[in-house]
Amino acid sequence: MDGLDLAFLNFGLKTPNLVRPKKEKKEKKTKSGPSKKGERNMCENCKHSLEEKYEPKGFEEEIYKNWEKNGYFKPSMDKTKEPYCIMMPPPNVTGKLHMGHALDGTLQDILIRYKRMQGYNTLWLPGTDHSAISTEVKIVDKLKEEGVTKWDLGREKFLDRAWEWTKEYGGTIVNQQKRLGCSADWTRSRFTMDEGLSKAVLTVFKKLYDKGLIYKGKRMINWCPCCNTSISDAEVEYEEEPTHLWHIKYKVVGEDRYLTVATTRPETMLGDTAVAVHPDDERYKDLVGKKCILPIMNKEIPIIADEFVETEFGTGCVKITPAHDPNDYQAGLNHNLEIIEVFDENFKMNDLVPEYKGLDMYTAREKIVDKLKELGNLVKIEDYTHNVGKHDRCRSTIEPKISDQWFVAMKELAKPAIEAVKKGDTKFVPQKFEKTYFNWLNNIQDWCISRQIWWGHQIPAYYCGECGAINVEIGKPEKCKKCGSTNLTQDQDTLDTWFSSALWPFSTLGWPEETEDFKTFYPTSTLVTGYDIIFFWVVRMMFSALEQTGEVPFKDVFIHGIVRDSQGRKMSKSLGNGIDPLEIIEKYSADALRFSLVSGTSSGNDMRFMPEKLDAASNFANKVWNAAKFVLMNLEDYDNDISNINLMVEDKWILSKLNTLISEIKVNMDNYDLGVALDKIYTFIWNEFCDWYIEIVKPRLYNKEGKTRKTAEYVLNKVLSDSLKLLHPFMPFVTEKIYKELYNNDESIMISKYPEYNKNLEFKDEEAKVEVLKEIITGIRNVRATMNVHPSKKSKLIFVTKDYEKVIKESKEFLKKLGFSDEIIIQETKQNIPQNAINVVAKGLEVFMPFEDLVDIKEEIERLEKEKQKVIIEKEKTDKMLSNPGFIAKAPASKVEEEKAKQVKFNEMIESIDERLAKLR
RNA sequence: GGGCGCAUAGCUCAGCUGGUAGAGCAUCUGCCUUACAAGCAGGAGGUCAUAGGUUCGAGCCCUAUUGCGCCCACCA
Repeated sequence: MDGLDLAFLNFGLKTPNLVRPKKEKKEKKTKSGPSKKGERNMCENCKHSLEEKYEPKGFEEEIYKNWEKNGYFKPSMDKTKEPYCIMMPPPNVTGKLHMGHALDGTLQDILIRYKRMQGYNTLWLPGTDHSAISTEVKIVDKLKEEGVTKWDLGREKFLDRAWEWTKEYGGTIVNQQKRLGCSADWTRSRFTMDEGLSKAVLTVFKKLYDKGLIYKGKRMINWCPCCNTSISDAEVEYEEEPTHLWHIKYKVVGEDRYLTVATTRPETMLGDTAVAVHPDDERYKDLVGKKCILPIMNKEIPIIADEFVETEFGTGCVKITPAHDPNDYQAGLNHNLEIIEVFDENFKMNDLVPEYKGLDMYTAREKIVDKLKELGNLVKIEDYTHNVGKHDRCRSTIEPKISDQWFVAMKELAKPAIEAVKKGDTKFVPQKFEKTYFNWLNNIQDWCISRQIWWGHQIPAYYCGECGAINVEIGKPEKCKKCGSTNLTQDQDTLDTWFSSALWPFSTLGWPEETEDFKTFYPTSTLVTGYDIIFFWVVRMMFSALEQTGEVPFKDVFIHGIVRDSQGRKMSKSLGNGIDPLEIIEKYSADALRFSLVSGTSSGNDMRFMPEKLDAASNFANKVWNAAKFVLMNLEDYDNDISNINLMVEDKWILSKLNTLISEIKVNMDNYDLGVALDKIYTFIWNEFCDWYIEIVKPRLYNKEGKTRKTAEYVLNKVLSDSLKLLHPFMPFVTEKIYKELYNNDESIMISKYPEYNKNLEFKDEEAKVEVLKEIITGIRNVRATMNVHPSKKSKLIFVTKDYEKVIKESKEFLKKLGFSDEIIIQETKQNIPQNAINVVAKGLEVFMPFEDLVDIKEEIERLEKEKQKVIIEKEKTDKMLSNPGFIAKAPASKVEEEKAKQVKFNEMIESIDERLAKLR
């Protein structure tokens, strides 16, 4: 060694004479009995306990339990370390893990494991959401099976049932997340309905109410007739549906004229209080201010003018039903129209017309259309497709309804949320989603937060039975603030689930108390979530956090797409195309699933779930497994004495490559380019370490007397260890399993130190030299393959070189092995090269393989000509660049140098090929 | 109506601040070489949707066009 600091080769081993950690011998066998494949097969020579094949079934769960038992998931709470915190988006408490969760969880786990290994004080806080409506619906359905309604049961008993249900199914998804490998701190797990979070919810409600940002009022809201509750705008999804456009004529009062309106909702005409036209519409201008007669009701209603009417659409006349349409409602407000409801609270017709009373909407529609036909008021029926609002939970058609509800006033709250992202306090990855975010916040409407269901946080508003005052308090007040009466009743409604989710980043840390966790981890570091819930959740967390804590809830928002099926369709229950992550884990492994969800993907884009990718993933795991087996098999006399280390050129090459990889991976990981990072690790392990380094080093390992054997062992252990560490965040289980067998003093790879770039491990010269040798070897293999030479047929290798003499001498053994050679000769000139030899050219190096009877001179000339053509094509590109004055003048000097070097190399190569051709001819 | 995105090998997708187009799968040829046939070695396969522009240089930046997708919005 040239006085090189070798400390980097010492793995921070505490004991000079390292003993491989003791294995607990396990007699336990799998239930299915010892299969031929899965049999525990201890290697007698080297005593490692890696089974013959990669069989993840047995060990993933065991490893996970061990991690959890040892408390590795908890933050270190080391004050000297920088905190890093992720809040897990809480899944539905009674839900099951689907592919979206699996992706979300995998990404978060990768980030948290990476940061943890880097020494951050890391907290990944998990939890679940009470999912108000969907849970309530499930329980109502269950009661229905028992023949009971929730009203029969009463609120208190109903809530008991809901809690029971929550407890019964609450553990499922958590256990599934554990199977995936999620290293969240389960001891800090929270639930949106638990005591602390409920307190946070009530606190926020009161604060916003006192500030006037929460108000109660009669507004037109979205009503779900199936769930019997109001819902927010965000919970409505629009779907195209075929329907009809009914044209109905209304007689103008005092004239022999009719106005024809077009409507998709003829049944609501009973509640019409006007007909509207556009103020500039020449056809109807003169009618504005007059009246027409509403058929069936036989009632005079005004003809009004309003800008919102499109002259192009339908007949240009719109019937106005302020009680049942958001537009009409607005028009009604603008023109001071009467609001007449046609439905009762159960969406049956009310008694405006006794004959229709109690009918459902569709029956009423038929009857009314029939009646209009009979009266001669129905002009025509057109086919028409329109957008219908559906409740995202139950897919029922939403009814616009005027109702007394609680709202959050959004305009003021939105401003700081927009500002924070503009200033960069919170960044979106990828950045394009900031546009989506701004777009939503700029057009935001007040948020309807009250729900007419029981499962959730009951609104902390108490109505005075005496004076009617509203008292908003965190706990039930003793008496009315206004009149002192004790006759107080709490509002029966509950809050939108997202109201509590919006507080998740701080409520889970103990807010409003100033807890240690809150002080340490807030604001949190990264939020990981799908673009589909930016509106529901990210936006609401942003403005809630800014309002309540004065800080952004997280610094980065890492957005991912949707996992689709192999045909690119959304996975859904109705299509039955969902893939169960647990089945995948069972069939392959959690590691394989994770790999397949990350490899070859980029953030924010949807991905198709291709089952073939799972094979690639387990093949890779198996490859790592086998490489590890090989390494372990050859580390039998590994010791920790680094004084005898003598790094060979290939050692320096792989160490240098690894070092470069380490620095690149850091950049990729820090930029959330997880797919890129994983693919680089994959390529390094498979195509550099396994395909080259292991093969190169074999002769050294097999020569028991060799002086460089121990060095090879060191490097193998070092490179494999570091590679496993880089891979660990992505494939935690197989890396842990193997790492435990290697030489180190770490209890577990997940708390080991993440590899860092080390300047002492940069060997640019050796790196370049080995790359040239690889080129030569590939050239030799190529020639042999095209000539169909059997591997058993060895040949002499004559190296002609000046620069590489030393390197080739040092590398003789592996060059023989990888170059199918039995003898290596090095010479400076091309003297005495046999006529029937084949040559391979690289920069500064040429190799000749004499084949006595194998070489057909004609064929060889042809081959060389082809070879020359290839080089010429490459050379022409370089020549073209270098002959361009603009390039010389404007391109960076390093780029120009690079091209010049290439030109020299190509010229050399062409020259030797020409020489060779001349000799052969 | 407004906004956003995508188009790269047969398939599914990567491609960071512009500098010789990559992976997995599939395919072709030869290998059971004592870590690995879930493997090894060697190949073939791309006018980076189209047309312009900026630049010494464009898959990448700009403009337009075509095709597909998504989100938002009150067209009854």
